[in-house]
Amino acid sequence: MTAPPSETIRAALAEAASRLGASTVDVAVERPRDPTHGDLATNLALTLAKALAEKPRAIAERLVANIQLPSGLVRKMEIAGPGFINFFLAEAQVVGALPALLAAGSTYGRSDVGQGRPVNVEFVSANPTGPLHVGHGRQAALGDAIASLLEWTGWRVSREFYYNDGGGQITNLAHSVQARIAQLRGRTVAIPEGGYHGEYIREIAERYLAAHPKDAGGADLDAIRRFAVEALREEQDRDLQAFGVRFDVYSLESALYTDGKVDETERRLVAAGHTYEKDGARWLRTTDFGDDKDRVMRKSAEKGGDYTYFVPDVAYHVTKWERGFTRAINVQGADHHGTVLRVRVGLQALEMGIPDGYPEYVLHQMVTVMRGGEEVKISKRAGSYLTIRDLVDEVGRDAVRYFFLMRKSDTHFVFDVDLAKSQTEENPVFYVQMAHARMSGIFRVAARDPESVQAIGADLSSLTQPEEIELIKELAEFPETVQRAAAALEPNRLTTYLEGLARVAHAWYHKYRVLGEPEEAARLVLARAVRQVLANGLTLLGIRAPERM
RNA sequence: GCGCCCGUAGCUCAGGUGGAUAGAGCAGCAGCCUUCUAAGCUGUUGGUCGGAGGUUCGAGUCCUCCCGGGCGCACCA
Repeated sequence: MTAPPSETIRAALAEAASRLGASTVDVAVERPRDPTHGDLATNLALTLAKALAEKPRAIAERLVANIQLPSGLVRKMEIAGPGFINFFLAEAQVVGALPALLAAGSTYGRSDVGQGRPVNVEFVSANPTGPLHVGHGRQAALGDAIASLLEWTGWRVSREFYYNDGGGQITNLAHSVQARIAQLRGRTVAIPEGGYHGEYIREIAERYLAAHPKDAGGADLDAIRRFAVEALREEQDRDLQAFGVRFDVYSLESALYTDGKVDETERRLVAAGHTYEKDGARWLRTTDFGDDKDRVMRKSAEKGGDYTYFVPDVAYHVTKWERGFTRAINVQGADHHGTVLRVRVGLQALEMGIPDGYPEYVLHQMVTVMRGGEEVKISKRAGSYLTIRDLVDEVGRDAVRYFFLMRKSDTHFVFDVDLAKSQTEENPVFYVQMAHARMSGIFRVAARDPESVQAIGADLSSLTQPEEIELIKELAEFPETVQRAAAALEPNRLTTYLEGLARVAHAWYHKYRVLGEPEEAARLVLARAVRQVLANGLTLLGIRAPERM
C-alpha cells in the first residue's frame, strides 16, 4: 500500500519550504470544507509569512514553483484567498482507493493507534434499586459504542459494570421491600421516607414471601436485602441483554469492603498525610487538590461511623489502576459530575503515581421522551417508569441505539418515539439502513454474492460521474472518521458521517443504474464498497445492517 | 451565591481540536413518479452563530464579563 495523498503532499511541501529557507515547521494538510477549494489544502504560506517576512501569496507562489510531486497525483494546484494552496487530486487517485477498501472488507476502518494498550470503560453502573430507565439506555449505548470505537482503533478494551450494592440506598431498598411485605400481610405500614414506591417493589415482596416461608413476617432484613439486590440485578441483566450490551467484568462495591480494599484506601490516605479529625469525623483535605471545601470520608460515631460514598469509589478506582488499566473512562450522567473531582482528588491524595486526569469522564445530559407530541413523564419516586426494555419493545433495538448515539452526549436529548418508529427516510436509522439494503438489493437482483465482486483487475476507469467521485471520496474518509470519533470519545461523529454517506449513496442510486449498463462491472465494485462501509459503521455502533427492509 | 454543561436557519441538530462565502434534515416554495425498493427525487428561500469585549494574518471554535436554560453544590449515593 502506498502512502495516502495527504502524506505525500505534506512531505513535498515540507521539502519545498526548506528550499525557501524556512526552518522546520508543522505542515498542515487538510480537507477544505468547500469542495471548490480542492481535495486537499494547506495554509503553509500563511504560517510562514511572519518568519520569512514576506506576503503569504508570494510565498505560496514560490512554494508551488518549488514543490515536487509524483506525476499522476495532482491534476491541478491553485493559490486562493489570502494564500492557501489548493490541491485537486487526479481522478485515478480517487478511484484508486477502492481496491484496498474491498481487500480490507469488514476490517476497513480499523487502525492501530491504540497499539494494544489496555483501557477500561465503565458504564451503566446503576444501583440495584430499580429497573434501568431511559437515562441508563443512553449511557449503555454510549459506553458500548465508545468501547467499540476504541477497539476499532487498536485499544484492548474491557467493559465494566459497577454495582453500588453497599450504601445507604440499599438499606433503603430493603426497608421499602420490608414495608411492602408487611402490607401484604395485611398490616398498615408506610413506605419509609425517601423509600422506593414502584410496583416492582411489591413484586419483589411477593416473591420473597414465596421463597422464604420461614420468614413470613419479613423480620430478616438482611435476607430481604440480599434477595432484593439479587432480583434487581437479574432484572437489569435482562434489560441489558434486550439491548444487546455485554460486559466483560462486573464489580461489586460490597466486595471492596469484604476484601479490605476500602480500609486499605483509608489507611493509605491517612499515611499520605492528607486527612484530619474534626467534629468526631475523619476528613480528607480535598482543598489541597482544588476542591472548594474538605470532605468527610468517615462519618462521626453518632452518624454511624461509616465511610462516605467516595471512599469506596476511590478504592474502586485504585483497583482499576492496579489491574493494569493505565487508562480508564467512566460514562456517567451529568448529575453525578460532582463526583468527578472528588474521585480524582482522592486518587491524587494517595500519592501513588496515578495521573491527575485519571479517570476520564464522558458525562451525558438528561433524556426526555416525547410521544404524540407530548412529554412522557417519568417519576422514580412515584414509581412511574419508562424502562429501557419498554423502549426497546416499542421502537426496536436498532432505533434506540442509533437515537441515543446521534447526539453529542453533553446536550439534553429529546427522544422522539414517533420518529424512531417511523418507516420513512425522515428517520435517520431507517435512512442509513435503507442505503445498505438498497446496495444489497442490487446484488440480490443480480444473483451475485457481494463478496465475489473484486476490484483488482476490474476496470474502474468508467467511474467518472461526479456523484461517483464524491461517493468514493466519502468512503475514503471512513477510517479517519472512526479515529477522530474514538479520539474525541464521540460516537455521534460516526452517525453524522453515516447519514452523509447514505445521502450520497441514495443520490447515486437514484441517478444511475448498475445492472445492464456498460459500467456495470465498475459500479458493482462501488456498490459493494458502499455496502461494506455502511455495514462496518453500523456494526461498530451495535446496529444491524439489514439486507432488505 | 459557587461549580459543570448548553445557547448555530421557523423546528431538530452538524460544524474534523483556529481557516476561505456558515452546513444537513424537517417545515416552506417550484418542479418531477413506467427502472436494482417512490418507504421517493431535483431545485430553491431562509443566519447580526445568545450579547459585549479580547487574543491574531484569521474566531461559531480559544480567553474575560454579561444574559438565558439545564444539572450539581450533605457526616445521601
